[in-house]
Amino acid sequence: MIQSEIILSDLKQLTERQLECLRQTALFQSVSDSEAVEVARAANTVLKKADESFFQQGRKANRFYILLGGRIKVVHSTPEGHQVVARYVSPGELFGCVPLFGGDTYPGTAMAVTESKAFSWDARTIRKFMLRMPTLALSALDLLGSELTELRNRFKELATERVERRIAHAVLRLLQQAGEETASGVKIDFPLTRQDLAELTGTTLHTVSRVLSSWEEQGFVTAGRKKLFIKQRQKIVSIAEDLNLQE
Amino acid sequence: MIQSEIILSDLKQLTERQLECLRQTALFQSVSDSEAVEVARAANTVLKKADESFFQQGRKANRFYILLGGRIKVVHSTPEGHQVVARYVSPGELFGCVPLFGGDTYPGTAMAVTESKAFSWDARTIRKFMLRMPTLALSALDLLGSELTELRNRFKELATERVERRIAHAVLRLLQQAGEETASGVKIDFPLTRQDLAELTGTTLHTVSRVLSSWEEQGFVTAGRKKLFIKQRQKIVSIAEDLNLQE
DNA sequence: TCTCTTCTTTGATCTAGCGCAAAGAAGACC
DNA sequence: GGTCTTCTTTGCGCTAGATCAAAGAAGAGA
Repeated sequence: MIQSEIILSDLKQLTERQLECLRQTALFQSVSDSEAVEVARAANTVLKKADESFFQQGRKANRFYILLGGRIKVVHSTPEGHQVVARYVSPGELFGCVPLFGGDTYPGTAMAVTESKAFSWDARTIRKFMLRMPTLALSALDLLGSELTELRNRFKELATERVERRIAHAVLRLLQQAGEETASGVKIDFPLTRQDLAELTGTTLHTVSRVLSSWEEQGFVTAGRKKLFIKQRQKIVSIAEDLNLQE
Repeated sequence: MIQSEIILSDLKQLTERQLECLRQTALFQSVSDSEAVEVARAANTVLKKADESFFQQGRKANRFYILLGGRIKVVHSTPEGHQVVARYVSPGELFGCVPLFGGDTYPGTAMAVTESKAFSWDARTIRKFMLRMPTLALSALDLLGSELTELRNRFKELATERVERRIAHAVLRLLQQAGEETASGVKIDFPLTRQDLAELTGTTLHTVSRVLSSWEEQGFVTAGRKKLFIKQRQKIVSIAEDLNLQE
């Protein structure tokens, strides 16, 4: 009874769970409880099933998002039809940030890889909040900063390393953000095709397939359809660091 | 007389010119005059001759910079000795931002390409200012955002385009940020070697040299030692956009 | 259970552009 | 003016990895 009354009293009523979720994200680490509630109330909840998109490349950009659950990827496609995966987004991270800083259209498409939940705000609204709660702006700066740092690393890799090494780096990064312990090794906890890995590392699915086959042959990994189990992480590390002096 | 009195009264006395310079940068667009003066007073002025560096890769990162005059490049080098140019920085832009968001060491070296002048602040100090002047934080967010947008584009290019096209894109970008009209075409107004262009586009100086020679042969550009004059910008654009259907 | 779609593997060929080498050219410095 | 260093050009061979082609495998859906 009480439950339903509360819900009726405010369509944008937050559930305890949602608020708790939000409070755990880096963005909301240093705002007060009451402020967090206020900002959260201004948000829209968005749910997407796998393969649905939150926004699409080229469309008017006015909202920005924070992922609360699930996993999404941001894909940029070129006029020639090539796809590049800009990044995989994990819960607590921001995405669709362009409208925050002047961009008028989204440069990429945000697609749910697994069923996902996000909060979204109108960019102007969130900027107003940031003016009132400067720690919010500083947290956003931090998050954007890590994104920049990671992209710089990937750029450096793409410019100077060979494919096998780049794939190794990509796998290690995915492991860090989505590694899940299982009986048969650490698993990447969302479906990931060879094509995805290729678009992440600037190569082709054929080459990725060959590399994974070779790793599997050497016993470093077990690769399945859209699945990847890493059995000997250390071996992947040596490939990434190019320490494999033998052979 | 009065002039010298003022200078003596405060070692960190700002010159009118310096303040004016700073006020024109994007970072200081939306703070009040008095606030700008206050922030500016907390800054150190740094002057570097060509080939000197503001900070070096791997060193403790505690200061962040805004370029007031000249031109610098940020270079990342890999353990194998490869160099990658992260970006060229023009007056008004920020550099050495990592300490702003948690990084403890600089991921690259900031080297003056021509004689350069910058202001620098202790990262903690500037964060304190940002807390008091939220518009400062929002401006920083904007600047970081454009950096991210540009890097994303370069990543996409590196992942999907061939060298000649990437070089064309790089040249157009340099033209935009450092183009200078001359009698013999638009010039890039700072010394730029083939090696620099290679490190900017993820290729080798040999390939860059071949491409520039071919462009010169076709009359699109005039290339000299560390110099580049673009005579037919439109041709470079068609290469970048891959509109050169002929041949 | 069968069909259809999507994903993966593997072989064969081809080429962009790298690596190596060496010879100019343009300044810088004495 | 001469020497030395740095930057650039050009040729040649080679290979990592793209491209093309086609045959499996694993699920999904009926």
